[in-house]
Amino acid sequence: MEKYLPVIKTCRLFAGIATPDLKKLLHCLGAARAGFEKNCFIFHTGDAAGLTGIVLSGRVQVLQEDYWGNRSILTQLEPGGTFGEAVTCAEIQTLQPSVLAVEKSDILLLDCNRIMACCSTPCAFHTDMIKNMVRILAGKNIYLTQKIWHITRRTTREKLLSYLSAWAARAGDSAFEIPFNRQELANYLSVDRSALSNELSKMRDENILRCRRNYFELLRERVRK
Amino acid sequence: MEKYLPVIKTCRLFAGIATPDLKKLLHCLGAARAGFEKNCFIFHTGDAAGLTGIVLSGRVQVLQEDYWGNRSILTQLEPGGTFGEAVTCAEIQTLQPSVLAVEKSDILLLDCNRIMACCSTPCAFHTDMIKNMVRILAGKNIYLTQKIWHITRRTTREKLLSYLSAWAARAGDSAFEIPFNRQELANYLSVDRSALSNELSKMRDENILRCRRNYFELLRERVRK
DNA sequence: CCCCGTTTGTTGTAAAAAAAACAGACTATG
DNA sequence: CATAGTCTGTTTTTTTTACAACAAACGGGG
Repeated sequence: MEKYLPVIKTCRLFAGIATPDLKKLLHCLGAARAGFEKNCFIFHTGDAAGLTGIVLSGRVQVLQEDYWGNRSILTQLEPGGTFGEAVTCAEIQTLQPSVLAVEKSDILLLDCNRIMACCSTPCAFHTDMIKNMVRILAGKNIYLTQKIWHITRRTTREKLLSYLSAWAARAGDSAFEIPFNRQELANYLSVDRSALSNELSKMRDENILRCRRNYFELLRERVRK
Repeated sequence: MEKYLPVIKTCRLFAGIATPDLKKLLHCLGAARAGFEKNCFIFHTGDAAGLTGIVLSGRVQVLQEDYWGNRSILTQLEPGGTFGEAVTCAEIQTLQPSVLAVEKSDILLLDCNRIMACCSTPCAFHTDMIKNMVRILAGKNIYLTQKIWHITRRTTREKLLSYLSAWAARAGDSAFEIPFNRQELANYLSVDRSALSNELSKMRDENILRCRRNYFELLRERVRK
């Protein structure tokens, strides 16, 4: 556990909590480490809810899968990211999305019910953690709202431009790298992969962007049609 | 203000807070009432964030609008519902979605920064309110996740069935009423209204459902294809 | 450096959705 | 009860997407 403390300290859930308090807190939350191989599910649709995960290493996707295996990626998490907290805090019984280790990953699992059910002696850092939880949940709300904005665009091109513009804005640069390959990007935007590839080619031909693998560069100020 | 206390007490943000405390709290949060006519925007994309609203009467939609006026409805709120809390709690500067009064509505506006910035003397009910905020935000997360599930279905029919099944499940009955007219439902599911009408007609012909206005009845157990 | 699994791009076809235009039904209101 | 405005359903045309199959490029390991 010790070796992961630097990562754990970057997790927004524990922002502003001193290391000695953090150790107590982790124990109080029943923290346990678990390793997952590449392409293994950490949680699966329909599992009982109750555990919250923190990514210690690797890469993890929160996704929904339909009956035919079509995937819709909700979020991709890097080390320090959390998942499952919404389901726990909303006191829901089963979870709808699945969580997949895209690469070999280490996960810290917390019994998250103990976050809300304050310990008998209300400790200052417990209150801090709940405020952190508010920030995390609010941030995910904004994130989901933006994702909805992307995927409700009418055409594949508009979805792409919406997504890529957001990245350019975040990066503060017209050139940037995205964390998805083509198939994953298609899953994220809920479009067909080949249609997406096709649209990217067309936009490249029209000098709207340059791209290679996960590197993208938007070429000129886009004017709304 | 007094006359709205019964509604305010139903708001999840104030769950478990006694009436005298509630009055103090409202004052502490700078609560102010505002009235809005039908089809007036309460907040508009790009407005400065910082205020959270509680619906006292009427009906309100949180929605996104593109350059051409295409609407995507994120949520519809009844009295007791809250909006704007995520933007405030995430400490974001401007808001992306707009908030529209669909009917003549009364709104309670709170200076929501004061929720997180605890008053100097930490009061018990303030902590309660933050926990309530966690529940609200987590609940909205789940809600948005489900909405994404609906709108990522591939065809209009699948989107409809996904949405209607969820309603049937919530209602615990295969017959139920939805809170949208056709145009609003189309905006919610991000499809063309006439295509939606058309698909409903086909499904009616195929004895999959009965519907009239906002009344729906699913006719037999749907088996996944 | 070659091989093989993976990723990406391309093309053609079939299916589906958007858009537009319109007719009929409904509703509130004077 | 007449009317104007809104809501819903229908049809046709155009645009867009999904699907499938395949070729080319890439990249890591032996």
